[in-house]
Amino acid sequence: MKKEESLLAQSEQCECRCIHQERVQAAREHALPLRENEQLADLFKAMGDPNRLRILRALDGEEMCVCDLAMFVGVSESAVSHQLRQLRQQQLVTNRREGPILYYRLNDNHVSALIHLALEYLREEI
Amino acid sequence: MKKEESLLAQSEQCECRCIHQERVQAAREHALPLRENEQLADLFKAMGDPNRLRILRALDGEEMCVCDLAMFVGVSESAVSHQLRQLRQQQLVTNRREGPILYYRLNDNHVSALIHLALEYLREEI
DNA sequence: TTACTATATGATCATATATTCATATATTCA
DNA sequence: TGAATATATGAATATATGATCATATAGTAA
Repeated sequence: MKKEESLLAQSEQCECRCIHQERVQAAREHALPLRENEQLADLFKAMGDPNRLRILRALDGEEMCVCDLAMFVGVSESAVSHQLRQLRQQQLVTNRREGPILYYRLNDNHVSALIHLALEYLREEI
Repeated sequence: MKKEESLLAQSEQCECRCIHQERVQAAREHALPLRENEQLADLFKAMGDPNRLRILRALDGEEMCVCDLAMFVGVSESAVSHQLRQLRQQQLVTNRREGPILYYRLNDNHVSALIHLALEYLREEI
């Protein structure tokens, strides 16, 4: 057995005062691969900023350019551009160029669906 | 007109090189109240951390105590407890006490639905 | 009461993040 | 080509966040 394998095996053992070993095991089996879990967290994180969320809502149904969004959100165009980059990286939005102007839109209506589902949850809870 | 009112009115005007005034207006009308937008962002933010997301997934289907979760996630019980507090504040999880042990569970299957929808989105995109 | 266990909380610190400013790139038009 | 506009990007900074450690609280058992 290689050194790395033995370390892994060791970390699988219960060395703490843990109570429900079988539940931990079940959770491990049900868990997402670390990489996918991270991607999912990144997706939620991208939606977890008030200004980015406002941008996403604004783009739900209509294309807007950076300048429009800056005015709507009330921050500089540079700030919007930085936020849009994150949203692009998470593939939440795409853009299309028309001359010098970039029109942004939601990439997919899953985004909209996610927001609506979360909103429904929020309104039910409070 | 009071000073504050005139300032507000002024901020409504377009003083920049903005292009689609009517779209900005439409976005404003479609926008969530600031407070609700913030709550929604907080909800997504709570789900936007890898360890919290792992906790939520682990609790999808089964109750677990803090100690179980600490072992599963691989961080200290204190760290899990801090994370659980955030999840409680967002009403994503609740707990029930059994003697000295607190059993946590998802508060509502909206949470699970949100995760599944996001996962579906992720898998489609990539 | 004291000792013990499970969990929560406050303080601290290192890292991540959002915004701004200055600058760079890309497109259009003269 | 050069000027003007729209957007992007890098650096800097202030704030937010997550983990850890130390300590506090709550429940149980003696």
